Amino acid sequence: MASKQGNKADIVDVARRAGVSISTVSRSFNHPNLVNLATRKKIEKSVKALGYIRNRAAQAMHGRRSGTIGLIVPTIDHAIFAEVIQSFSDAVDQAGFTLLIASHGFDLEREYAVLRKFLEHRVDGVALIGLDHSEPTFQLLDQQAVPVISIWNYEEDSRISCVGAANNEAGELAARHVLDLGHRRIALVFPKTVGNDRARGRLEGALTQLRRQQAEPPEAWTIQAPYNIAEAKEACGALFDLPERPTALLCGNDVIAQGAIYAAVQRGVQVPEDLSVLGIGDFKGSKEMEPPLTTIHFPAEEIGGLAGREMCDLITQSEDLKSTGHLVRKKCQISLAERATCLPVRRLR
Amino acid sequence: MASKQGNKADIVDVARRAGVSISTVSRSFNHPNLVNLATRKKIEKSVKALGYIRNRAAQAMHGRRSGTIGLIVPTIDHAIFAEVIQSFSDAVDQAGFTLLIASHGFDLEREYAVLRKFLEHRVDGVALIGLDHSEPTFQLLDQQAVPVISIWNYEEDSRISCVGAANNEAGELAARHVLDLGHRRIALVFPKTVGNDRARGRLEGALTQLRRQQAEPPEAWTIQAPYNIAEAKEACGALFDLPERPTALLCGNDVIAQGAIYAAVQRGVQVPEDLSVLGIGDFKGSKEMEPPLTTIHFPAEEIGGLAGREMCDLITQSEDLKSTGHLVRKKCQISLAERATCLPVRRLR
DNA sequence: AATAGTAATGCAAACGTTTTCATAAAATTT
DNA sequence: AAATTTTATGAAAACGTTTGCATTACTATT
Repeated sequence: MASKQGNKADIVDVARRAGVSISTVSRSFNHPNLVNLATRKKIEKSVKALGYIRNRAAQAMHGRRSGTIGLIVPTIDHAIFAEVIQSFSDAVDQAGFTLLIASHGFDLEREYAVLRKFLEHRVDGVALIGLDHSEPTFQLLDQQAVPVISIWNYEEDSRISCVGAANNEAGELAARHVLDLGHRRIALVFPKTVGNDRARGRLEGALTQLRRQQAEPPEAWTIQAPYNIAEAKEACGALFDLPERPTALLCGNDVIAQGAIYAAVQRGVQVPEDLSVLGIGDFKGSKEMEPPLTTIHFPAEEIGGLAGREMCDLITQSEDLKSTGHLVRKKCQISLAERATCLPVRRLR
Repeated sequence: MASKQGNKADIVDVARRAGVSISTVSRSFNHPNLVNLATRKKIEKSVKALGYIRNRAAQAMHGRRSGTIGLIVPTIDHAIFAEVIQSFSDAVDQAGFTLLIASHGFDLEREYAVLRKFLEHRVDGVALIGLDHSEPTFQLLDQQAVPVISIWNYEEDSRISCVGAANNEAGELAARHVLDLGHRRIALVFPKTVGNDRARGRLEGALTQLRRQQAEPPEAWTIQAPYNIAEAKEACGALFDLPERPTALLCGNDVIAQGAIYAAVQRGVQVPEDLSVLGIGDFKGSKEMEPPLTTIHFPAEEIGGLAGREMCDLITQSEDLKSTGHLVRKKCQISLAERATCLPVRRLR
């Protein structure tokens, strides 16, 4: 009955029903103070009656912002990313933006493709995880001059704005802790570092610190494990079966640490009495494990929230055409979460 | 130099540079077979040179689809939602859609607000978690006639299309298993059920089955615990301190089960020797716990993937204006994952 | 060689908004 | 009471595309 067929209501329909022009209707949404209260009421009534919903796509065409922010992550299904995504989402939501999310499964070519797709949708800004991206990605970002921010990693010479923690510091802090506890026979269990700047930074930091104190582990004691409790357990099991056992295990992340502890339990190696285990990341649940995991805490929620707010700021600024070019970098503090899986080294048997 | 100032390239710019009309450019994107190969090449070159990126917003204005799907979840930061989101995302991605995600923090009014926002962006379809939604939400969905699908729960008389598992069946299956093992003194630990149809379904299913076999737990043995290991641990601790202890614990989800096990360990109660613990959900990590958790497996990945594909189908169909009105419902099979936390009941001491 | 098809292109009218400019009416000042 | 300012509105031109229709230039068909 109202308007054309089953089709949705138009701003024209709203205007007609309210007996005003479309300009007035549009104004009543965007600059309500410019339109008479009575008229506004009429329009409102018409909107309600017609079930009218504004069309952002049409708005976006006027050089106005689309009101969307694109977030590209390696995967959503990771304790740590999920947390950061959630807080980022909350932050941009609060500022009225809508979030587009896509994952690339750790494939930088797919990341590039997703970025293009997002740009087609004219996102007002783009957020990426980490600082490892393909050259075409950087170039596209640059060329399109879209506000961009990297989440999770901090680097003082980053190519794009970033909000995050310094992974190498995390590695250093971790190494320092076990060294402080008197350990010298320290093994390293880390994920693959290619295309994973987080793991790389942590490993480098740890190694730097260990070398500094002449405690670099032998070849056989630096092993690789995937991000996966079961496989980590297996990888660590092999380590424990070696003739000589380390007194401390420094793990690249809490998942690996968890696997390591299980592997130890399985072999009757007591944690922390016989073996200290240190994680990095402080994943949800690490605190509640038995025994609670000693680890390096990353303030995921803080990082996500800060990044979200920073992203919104970047967008608003870029509209004002102010500050072009200069990057913003925020370093979030990591900290040692001392719990129950590390003990001072025991006298050698 | 090229075109106007720092502004981004236009389809007009592309056309001018390629020496053709904008219609031809547009056609070369949308119906390449209608334009001469040589012309297409020229256009392609022009696109590259100008760094042109198509504007979906402008396309969307032509009644074309926006190419976006909106997914509204209670929270992203949940092992189980993260998994389902990931597989849903992968599925719609594969079909070329872009995903909008928002979370409402279990607040159905915010859910409604997010839905409105998504509709403003003219999403081609909407996916919701669960079947509990506010009346305005249902009405809006109905009125706007937007393809919609509910993920995670299956109900044969659902008000909207759904892809998921039957929570009451999960509860029943769980109860049946502990009963089959000979347990009769069974305690229930569940999350709050208001506004949480998942928990409600499971609890009802479990109770039904227990009653059916005259094993309904006493008041004191059906307790509430939040979705949180630490608090669940505490809640269960209180249960264990009661004079009489159950022989089996049926938990509303794996997080609670994990907390329960920790609470037991803390008190020297052996799982599964002294106490069987059964979870529901089969979260990532449940398999790798020590001891591995016996639980009801929910095929999260399957549900998400199926829902994603179904969503895309719904959108394509609705465009063909075919099948209006009829809902699609898909039930995904749950199953018992027998691991190490349940044993046949021991003779009473 | 005339005719009918087909292929390739351009013109111009949509699409649903916002916004600039012009105008009319009302309120304020002189 | 005239002149000025303010307030409220409408007409029409954008915005960046797609697409129906018209036109031109070929390619087959007779």
